[in-house]
Amino acid sequence: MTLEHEHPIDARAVAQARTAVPSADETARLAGLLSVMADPLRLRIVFALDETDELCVGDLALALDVSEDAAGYALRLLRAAGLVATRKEGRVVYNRLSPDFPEPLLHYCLRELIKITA
Amino acid sequence: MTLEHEHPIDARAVAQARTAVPSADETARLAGLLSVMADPLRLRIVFALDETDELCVGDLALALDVSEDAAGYALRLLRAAGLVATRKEGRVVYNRLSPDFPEPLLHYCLRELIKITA
DNA sequence: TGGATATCCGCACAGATTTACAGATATCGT
DNA sequence: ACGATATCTGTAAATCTGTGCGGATATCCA
Repeated sequence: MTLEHEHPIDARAVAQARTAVPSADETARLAGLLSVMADPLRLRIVFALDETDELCVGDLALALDVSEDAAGYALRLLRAAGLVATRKEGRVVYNRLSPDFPEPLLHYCLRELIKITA
Repeated sequence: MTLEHEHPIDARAVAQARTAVPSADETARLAGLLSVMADPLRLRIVFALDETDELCVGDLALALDVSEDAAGYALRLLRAAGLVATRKEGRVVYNRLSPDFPEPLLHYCLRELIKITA
C-alpha cells in the first residue's frame, strides 16, 4: 500500500533523524561523487594514476587491459567530475589525479575498503 | 578510433600500474559497495540509522519525507548489501546499521566527504 | 474471525547510464 | 603536404535503476 501512516511509531527517533540527517541537497552532491567512483574501471584508473603520477589514455588501456574506448569514456567522466586533470604534450594527453581529489576518499576510504571487501 | 596502440608511450609506468593496481575482481566488489551508497536517499537512511540506532520503514519515510515505497526499496538494497540488519517486533520491522557496516566508510569517508562536497 | 495496520514482493514504465562505432581534430615524421 | 598516430566528440542501441502500483503476507485488536 502507498498510504503514508499518520502516527510515527517512535516520534522521538523521527524528530531526531529529522534534525540530524544531512539535507537532500548535501547528500545528492555526495551521491554524485560516489557514483563516479562506483565503477570498477574508474576505480582502477584512480589507483593507477595514484601510483604512476600520470598516464595517457592508450597506456592506461594497455595497463588495465581494456579498450581505448572504455578507458576514454571512464576518463571523460572522471574529468567531468573534476577528479582528473590533463596535460597535453604534442599529441599525447597525460592524465593525473586532480590536485583537489578528495583526500579522505582516496586514502581512508578506497585504500581501506579494498582490504575490507577483499 | 578503436585500434589499440602497440607501443606504450611510457612502458615503465604501464608496468608499474599493472602490478600495483587492484584486480578487476577486487575493484568490482568495492564498486558494488560504493554504488549502494551512491544514492541520496540511501545515504540519508544510513545517516538516520547511525543517529537513531533503529527505525521502522514508516518512520523513516516520515522523517526523510519520502514515500514508504521509496524507503522500502532503498532498505531492500541496503539489506541485500549486508549494510542494514532488521529486527521484527510484532508487525513492525526495525532497521539498524549492520554490526559489520564498514567503519571507514561511515566515519572517515561519509562524514568527512559531506563536509568537503558542501 | 474480520478489519485495520506495517511491511514486503513483483511487475511495468520512465529516465539515466554504458557501450560501441563513425567521424572530427590536432600533431608528428618524411 | 601527406599519411599515420593519439585522442576527442557525438550519437544510437543496449543495459541498468528507481518509482509507483496492485496485490500478498503477517500481526494486532476487538
